[in-house]
Amino acid sequence: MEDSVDQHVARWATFWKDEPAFAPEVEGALVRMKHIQRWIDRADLSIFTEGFTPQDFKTLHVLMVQPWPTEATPAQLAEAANVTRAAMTSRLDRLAEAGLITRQMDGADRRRILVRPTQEGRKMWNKYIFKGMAVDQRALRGLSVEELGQLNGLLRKVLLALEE
Amino acid sequence: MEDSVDQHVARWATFWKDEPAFAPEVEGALVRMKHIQRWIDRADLSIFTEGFTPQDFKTLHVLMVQPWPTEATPAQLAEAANVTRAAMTSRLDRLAEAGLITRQMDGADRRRILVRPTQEGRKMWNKYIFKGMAVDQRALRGLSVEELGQLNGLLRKVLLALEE
DNA sequence: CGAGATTAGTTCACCGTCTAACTATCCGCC
DNA sequence: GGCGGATAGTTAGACGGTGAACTAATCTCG
Repeated sequence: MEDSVDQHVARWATFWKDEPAFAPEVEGALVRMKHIQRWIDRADLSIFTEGFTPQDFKTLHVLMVQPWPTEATPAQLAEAANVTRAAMTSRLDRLAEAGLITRQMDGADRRRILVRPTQEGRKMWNKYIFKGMAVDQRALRGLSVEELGQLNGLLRKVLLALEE
Repeated sequence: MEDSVDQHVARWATFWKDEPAFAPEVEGALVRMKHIQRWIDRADLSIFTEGFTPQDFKTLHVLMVQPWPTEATPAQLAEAANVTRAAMTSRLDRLAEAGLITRQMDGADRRRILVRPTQEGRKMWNKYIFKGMAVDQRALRGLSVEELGQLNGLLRKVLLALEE
């Protein structure tokens, strides 16, 4: 059974039929991962409505799953969300505006600011976290539990090589 | 052997230890794919210099691998590059400015514009295409040829389920 | 103790993308 | 033939991100 990427790769393969540097299986795997990622992004987008964006959720999320219970500095959140601190500043502005987080100066180090979710913020996170997990599970619904294990085994190998 | 995602997932697992909706293997696989993707993005970024950006390359690339030899409309390119036509307009502006493509009105349908790479553009594409493939192969260097086949098999299953 | 280096957060200017209008051209149908 | 609706490309305005400059607080060490 062929998926759309097989055709794509097949075309490239004839294109580069004399080119040993082209590795169809590498390109195939990466293109497939990208497709999965895009599918999820689109599905996530359709979940969030009424001015609460995926970025807002991501920010709230990294705050909620902090190693230390739901209290973090903007720098830590920026790191966890993979954006610059400048971007985090504007994200936190919006969340504070919406009443989902509070910003409080750290007494011990008055440069730092402690961000905490409000009751509202926790509620918002709870409202969406399970929807997000459902999307993720739908994305991989093509695999059995055993196959999921195999997939993780292979991906783990890839990451271990990258993390050296 | 554990990778960084294992720890991440383990923390979540204790966090949601009573929550059956949380599927560690699903989250693990998706987070790992994201990590690989980010690694590649960073590596790609370091390849492109001197004002020629990954976006420029991507645009040039979808033009070069068009089904029909190196001639396409902006709309087709936008579709292939997954951006809006508006974004493609500004991308093409830059490429034309740099002398890498030409824009010519289609005589048969005077709304359409045919985009073609210049000699310079082809050269630029050739210069970077192999570097890009090298990055991709380094990203997956942790897998043997056989494992690459298995990985594609699993991902193909995922995509087939999504493409229904 | 105090001057210089470092760090946290914010502000600023710029860039690339998006959505939504807008212009020009083509097609279908009476 | 010509009018209404579709289609191709561009333009305009807003948004979110980046990197660099800036402010305030803290640390380091002579």
